[in-house]
Amino acid sequence: MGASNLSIHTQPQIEIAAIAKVLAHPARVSILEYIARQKSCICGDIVDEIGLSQPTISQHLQVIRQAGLIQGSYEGKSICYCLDVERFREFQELLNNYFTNTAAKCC
Amino acid sequence: MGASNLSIHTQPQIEIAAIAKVLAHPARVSILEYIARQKSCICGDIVDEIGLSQPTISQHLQVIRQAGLIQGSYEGKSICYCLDVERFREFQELLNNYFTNTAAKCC
DNA sequence: ACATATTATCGTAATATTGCAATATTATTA
DNA sequence: TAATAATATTGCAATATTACGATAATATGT
Repeated sequence: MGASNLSIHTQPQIEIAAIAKVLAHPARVSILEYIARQKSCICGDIVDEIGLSQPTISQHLQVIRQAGLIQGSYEGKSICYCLDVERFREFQELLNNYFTNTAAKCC
Repeated sequence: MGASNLSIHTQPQIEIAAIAKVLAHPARVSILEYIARQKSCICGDIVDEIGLSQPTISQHLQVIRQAGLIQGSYEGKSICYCLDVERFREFQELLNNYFTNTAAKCC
């Protein structure tokens, strides 16, 4: 098949995996860092910065956006993307809790 | 192409993505939880627990093992997998630092 | 050493991800 | 409203991931 059978996993496990997946590509790690560093920035800049084509960056941005980590709004003729710090911290906390709770149960 | 061009990303970015990738599937999230919970356990048990075939579990275990998160040794006729807590904590810290440092630079 | 139980590997199929060129869409501004 | 600049979407190709049946490899215990 190849399709993962999600029904056999718990909701928290699926959520952790979904969060991890957003960070599971260097380009997205890089994009998030860049957006945070610039406070806010436009997509064209990201293309110059990361070294991937505009459609590819746009695709990665969509993954990040759908995860709720960034929000975009028009600023002049460009779209200004900004990190949703609250959601970002939520990701951090959920992952951190997973690690802590899992390790706590171990030997 | 489809192949990701790693040369355009920094080593830390690649490392974060690699770490996240291990957790980017519910089965691996689940397996890690289970191994930690059982202190140590055998693969057959995992197959019963997760609900995937033995080869599939073995494949996921390989990903986790290659990341250094678990170590296996024969115990009777089974292999006893154990969480490498130190490495696990290292993963936690690296991800945590990524989040903290990134958010710190933001608005 | 041999039989056994357990785990790893191989082969294969289906799906997902990644990447870019070409094109469409969108909001702004004249 | 039309032209413009910027981003999103589409279409397609290549690679990666996931899954499982069949088989090979491994260590144990007799």
